Amino acid sequence: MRVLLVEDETSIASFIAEGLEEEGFAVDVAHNGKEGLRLALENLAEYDLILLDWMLPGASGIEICRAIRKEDQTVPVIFLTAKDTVDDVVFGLETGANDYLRKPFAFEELLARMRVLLRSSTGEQNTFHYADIELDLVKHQVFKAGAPLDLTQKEFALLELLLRNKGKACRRTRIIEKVWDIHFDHDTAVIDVYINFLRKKLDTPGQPSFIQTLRGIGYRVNDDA
Amino acid sequence: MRVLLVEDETSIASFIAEGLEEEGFAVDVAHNGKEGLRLALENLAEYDLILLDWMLPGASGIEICRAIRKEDQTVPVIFLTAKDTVDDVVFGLETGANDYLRKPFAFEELLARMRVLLRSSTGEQNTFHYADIELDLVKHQVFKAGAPLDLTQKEFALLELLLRNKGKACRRTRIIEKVWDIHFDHDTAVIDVYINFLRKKLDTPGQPSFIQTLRGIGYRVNDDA
DNA sequence: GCGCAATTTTTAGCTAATTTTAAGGCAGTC
DNA sequence: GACTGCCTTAAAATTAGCTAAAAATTGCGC
Repeated sequence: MRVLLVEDETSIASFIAEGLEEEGFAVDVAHNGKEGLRLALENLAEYDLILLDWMLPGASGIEICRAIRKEDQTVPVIFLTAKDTVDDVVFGLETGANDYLRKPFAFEELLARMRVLLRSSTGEQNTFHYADIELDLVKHQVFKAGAPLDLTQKEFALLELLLRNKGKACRRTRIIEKVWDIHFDHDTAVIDVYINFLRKKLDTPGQPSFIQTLRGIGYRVNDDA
Repeated sequence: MRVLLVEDETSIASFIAEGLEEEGFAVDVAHNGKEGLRLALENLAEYDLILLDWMLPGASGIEICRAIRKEDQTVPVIFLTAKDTVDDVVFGLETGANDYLRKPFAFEELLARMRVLLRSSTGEQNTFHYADIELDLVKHQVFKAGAPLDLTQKEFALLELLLRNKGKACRRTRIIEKVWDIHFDHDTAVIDVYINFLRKKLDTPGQPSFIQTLRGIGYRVNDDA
């Protein structure tokens, strides 16, 4: 996870940067608005999240935020600021920011809010389940009726895709792109084989499979359990 | 846009509900935790956003939030609360909430934060319906009176075309081009057969068919339902 | 670097679902 | 009432996906 922090007060900047680095984030720091703007626009695709000070020499946080939103509507942006009137909050959020922290704030609160935004921007979530099947991303393990089960990497990735999209149809092209990273047209039966693996390991005997086949389309794990 | 508001103080509840209704939201209000939990779980798919008071008689906002997150990881949840220590904020966000407002808050700020969250969760139109028939593009599934129904690829594509053009005539040549990708003149009865399949699967017995035959032209699903 | 085990991919026959064709009957239009 | 276009059903043709087994590849310990 890579974060851009734009903050002119060096003491605050290094406090945040160090804290985040301890948490495993890669942090780029800009100490004024101009530099922040440059970094943001140059490497926009690189950043998973952007922290912006409101008052900055060079270019204000609002200007940077607007410039970012022109290019990318999805990267989460959090304002860090001493300003605290309601109008400013509203203005900040309307500008395209996703959240807003009033200084002084506790580092833990910043972390928690970052995690929420990262979770939702990447659709990140720790566990997925269907009926008695549970997939845990953190432990990188799957459970069937509470019992741990060993899946191979590909099996795990395929199951993750299906469960992340519970209720939605997963098209074959999407599956082959996401799990196998094959982007050109390719007629292969690997998907079928792996669906078969998952069914063998995870279906309850005597029951219909937890994976629906959508003939000509792909597969779907139903919504209702 | 439909919102569930769980708030026990009636004055606050009606202030928020009225304000949101003025903004065009449909608001359901629950005045205690139990009712909130019931409404949330019963109609979860209905709500585009959920507002939860932290301290509630019956079941706390946290409990409700956890229960919601078990079922649905995507619907945005905002906490409204008087609690304001950092730990509580962190706890609330870790519980799976997307945002947090400290009372008293300005109504404008609530609106702004709601809009941020809704922006990310709304997409383009992906369902079409006629009477009790619903076609869901994302799930790639059709429902008749709420019951899921499996259509084959061609059936699905034909129904999609008809429903996308509800009220308009679909000429046979257009159908054969869009669904069968046949662009030259071709006399085939395949359309008739598939119209028949759809009627068999989706018509309500004793009622006229939901697909009108336009003799010499093609077919049409009427506008008025 | 080698050998073994686990994983991944390919292959191919098989099966079942879908799609298409065909044909006789019915209905609307002139 | 005859012609045309549509309905309905059944059967044939086609296709997609299932499964098992073999082949290829990768990863790991020595």
